[in-house]
Amino acid sequence: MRVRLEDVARAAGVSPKTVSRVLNDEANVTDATRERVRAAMEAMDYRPHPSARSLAGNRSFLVAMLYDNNDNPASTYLAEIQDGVLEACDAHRYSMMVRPLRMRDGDFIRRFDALISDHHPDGVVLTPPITDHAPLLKRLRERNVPYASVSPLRHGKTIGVAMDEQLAARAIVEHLLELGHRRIAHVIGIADHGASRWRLAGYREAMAAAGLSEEPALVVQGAFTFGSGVEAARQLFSLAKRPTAVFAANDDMATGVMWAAGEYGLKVPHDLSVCGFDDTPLSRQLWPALTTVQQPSREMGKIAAEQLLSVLRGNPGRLVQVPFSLQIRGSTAIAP
Amino acid sequence: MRVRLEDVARAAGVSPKTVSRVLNDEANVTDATRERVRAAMEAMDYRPHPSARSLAGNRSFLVAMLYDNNDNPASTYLAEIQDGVLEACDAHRYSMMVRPLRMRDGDFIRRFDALISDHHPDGVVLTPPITDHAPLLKRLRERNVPYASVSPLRHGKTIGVAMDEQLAARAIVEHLLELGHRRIAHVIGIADHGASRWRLAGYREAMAAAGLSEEPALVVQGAFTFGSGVEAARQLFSLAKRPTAVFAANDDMATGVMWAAGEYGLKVPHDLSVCGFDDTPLSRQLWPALTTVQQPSREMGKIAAEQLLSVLRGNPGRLVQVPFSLQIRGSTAIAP
DNA sequence: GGCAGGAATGACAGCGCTGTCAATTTGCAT
DNA sequence: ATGCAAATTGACAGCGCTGTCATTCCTGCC
Repeated sequence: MRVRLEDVARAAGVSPKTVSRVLNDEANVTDATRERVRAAMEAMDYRPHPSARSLAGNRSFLVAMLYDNNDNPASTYLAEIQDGVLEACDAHRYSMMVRPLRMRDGDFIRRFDALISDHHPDGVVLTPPITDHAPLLKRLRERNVPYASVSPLRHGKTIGVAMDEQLAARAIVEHLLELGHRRIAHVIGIADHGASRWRLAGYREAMAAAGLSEEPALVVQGAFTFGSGVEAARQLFSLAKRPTAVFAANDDMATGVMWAAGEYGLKVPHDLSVCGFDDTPLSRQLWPALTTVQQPSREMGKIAAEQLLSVLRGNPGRLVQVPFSLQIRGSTAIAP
Repeated sequence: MRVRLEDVARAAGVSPKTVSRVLNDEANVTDATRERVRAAMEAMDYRPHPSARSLAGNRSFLVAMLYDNNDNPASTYLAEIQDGVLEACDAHRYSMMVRPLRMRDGDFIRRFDALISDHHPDGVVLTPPITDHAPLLKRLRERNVPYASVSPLRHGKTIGVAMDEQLAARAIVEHLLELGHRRIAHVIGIADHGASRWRLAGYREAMAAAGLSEEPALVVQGAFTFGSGVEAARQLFSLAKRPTAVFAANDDMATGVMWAAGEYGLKVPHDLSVCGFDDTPLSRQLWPALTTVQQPSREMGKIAAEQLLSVLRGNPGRLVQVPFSLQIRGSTAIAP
């Protein structure tokens, strides 16, 4: 049958409570005892019963990852974060559950409450754009549920992980400037996502620093999707004075821009330089491959989860800044 | 504090065991009692403690969804299945966990064993290509873990959900034939995926039925990714006698084909008809929009989970066939 | 009206672990 | 050696439910 903690205790010649202490890395166990118990656990391939642990110890060893399945066209991004969160949870022997919550729905908070009451997660990982939903954050604090955020809009004392997206956006626009481009367009993402704001801010910063005043016609709204990139590009290519380069706020839109360039007979990068943001797998498969900013989504999910787990263990958590890296590839070249 | 089953029992004037019976939809409770208990539960907003239930009842109310994160570039597909599985689990008050397992790894089975020992899921949902991993299926039976499959290769007495992909592939190729195409190419998916085989078989069936003998040069290997579609298309477009239509085994590759067509100055659909398979969101955003086969992934995930849950409740489960539908859009037209 | 037999309900132990607190051992200064 | 505080270990109850089996309550039928 199943090996229980009691069996391990008998094998190691100690009380069940001592085995429990070893299992939970508690203090006040001599190294010798700890080692003996560890050996017994190993030998018997002991697996603690999560339900028993959770029932007796009043914690669930469960982390819930919340995401919005309404406003998230870039599902690759979420899948990667999910992978990272899962990796961290596994490493710490926590289990993870995913919860899609439609932020725009009226019963958003109610559904969140139900999640907590039904599953008792020890903590929660928030993904954009849920990271910035004020009523939810309030409720999390009220119910005293620890949480960590991936790319939260407001940094403050939030725990989690972030990248300096504004700096990254500025850097990629500077790359275009160095290539001699002056008429550089920007395709914005979904308006209220933090990512859209920062990337736009970075674009503006770089342009201003180069002494170029903003041309409103060169800044067009998109929605993070391939289709919205195509639309935005058509708008740009219909201008009397076309841009020579386009910085799209993510790779999907950049791909759309490249697509539309084909429609207009513009060769990339000869007639038009295009760059994106995210370094999705797609960006490397395109021809020419897309110049973009690498955002380590998987790593970011992992880090957010690790910060959360650190808090759950009673240690402090912090907002970790991850570095970005420019991926200069074939889609950008010297201005025509 | 927390409302317990005992509290509900007191409020309803019955024993805890009776409340438990109502909670679990067991027999031998009068309608009047059942109603009284239900009302009390409702009034007190009672939420059973999952760990207590699982510890005492020896079941976990947990379903694990297994997927391969090695060989699955089409993450949108998985994300949709995941959503569907989650929906079904929620409806039946089960929780769900996702488990990436690299099928090609040596310790695949060991990791699966660890999953079972650590989390005790009541059942498992298998997604392609894990559905056809013989050693895993064997182990599932040995350990007596019920499972349901999404699009399993071998139908037999498997429980789950499937679509007649071969028929769908045949139908879409017939659509091309009706448009007057004769030189129709096919881009195959990853070799050992069931999906690749069926779609190829459907292609062959349609061509043979039209009295066309297979031209080996027109059938090229891909890998379900955009990039592999581009590669395959370049191969096809370099032929002395180019195809006038390409049926790619999924939308990502079809998009790659359309991309490559641009490189070769071929206008879609005027010079070349292209069609895919899956009806990913991308297919609608392209210009021209992609003719494809709609595969209701989300629905399929939901159905697979429902069949599994049915088995867990002691009812029979079966392999549900879902209908496909052709999405005829702008990327296919009369042969040049 | 009395009784068998099944339906409805309840009493109670226990699932496998951890919290609390008591008992024991250890280390160290005297 | 001796005493004392701190470190280590253990005894025991109980987390919130469900399985088992005993008990009570109904039926229909002679």
